[in-house]
Amino acid sequence: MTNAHDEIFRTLADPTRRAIFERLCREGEKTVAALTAKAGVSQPVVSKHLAALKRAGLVRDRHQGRQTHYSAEFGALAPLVDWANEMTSFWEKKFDALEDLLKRMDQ
Amino acid sequence: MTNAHDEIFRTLADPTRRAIFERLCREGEKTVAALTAKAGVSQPVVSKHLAALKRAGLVRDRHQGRQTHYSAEFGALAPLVDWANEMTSFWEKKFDALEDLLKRMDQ
DNA sequence: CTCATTCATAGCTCACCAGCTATACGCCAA
DNA sequence: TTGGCGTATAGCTGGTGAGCTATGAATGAG
Repeated sequence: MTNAHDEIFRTLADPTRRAIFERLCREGEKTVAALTAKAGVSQPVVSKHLAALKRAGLVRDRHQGRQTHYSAEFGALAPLVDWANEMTSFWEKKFDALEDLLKRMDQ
Repeated sequence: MTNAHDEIFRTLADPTRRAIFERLCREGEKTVAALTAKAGVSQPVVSKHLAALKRAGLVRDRHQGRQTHYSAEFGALAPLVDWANEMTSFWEKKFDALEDLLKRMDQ
C-alpha cells in the first residue's frame, strides 16, 4: 500500500485548503459563507476544499437549515504526528548506535 | 505570508518523494543509484526528487568521487510536528472552555 | 406559492509537475 | 587521453487539480 498518510499530506499541501483547516482549528465551527468571506477564493472553491478535507477525515459537517457548519475533526492529525515521530526516532536510534560504537572504541 | 510549512507539506505530498525520504530516515545515508534501485522510477526522476527534498531542507548531500550520498536532515520535521501540535492544542482549549462552562452551569 | 439565500455540482481552462528519454558533466581507471 | 560509470540537467508530454462562472437543489421568509 501507499501509506495512509498519503491523503492527509496531499490534502494539507494546498495553502488555501490548509488555511481553511487552520481557521476551523483556531476559531471552531464555521459556516461556508463565513469561511468564504476571508478565504480569498470563490464560494464553490471553498465548498470543494471542504469536501476534500472531509474526504481526508480532517473536518466534519453539520447541516442546519440552509447552512452547513464545518468543524475540525479531533485527532485527525494524529497519524501525521505519529509518522513524523517515527521518522525522527530512526535518527535517534542511529545516534544511540553511534554512541554505543564510541563507547566500545573507548574501551 | 504563506506559512513556512508550505514547502514541507508540498514536498512530502508526493508518494514517490516521501518514500525516498522515508528510506533515508529508516536506512540512513544512500547513494542515488541505491535509491533508484528500489524507487520504481528512473534515475533522473530520483535526482529531481532529491533536489526537491534538499530545497525543502529535508535532506543533505555529500559528494564523494562520482557518487553523491544523501541523508535525512535531523530536525527537519520539527516545524511540521509543532504545527500539528498547535492545531491540536486549539481543540484542547475548546474542551477546557466547555468544561468551564459546564462547571459554571453546575453551580 | 414565490422569491431570496445558502450551499453543492457541473463544466471549463490554465498552470504545474511527475514522469520519460536524451544528453551533458564530472570523476576514476587504464 | 579515452572510455565507462554515476549523477545532474534539458526538454518534452500527459495527467491532475485549483480556480473560475453558471446553474441546480434545498430551505426559510413573506
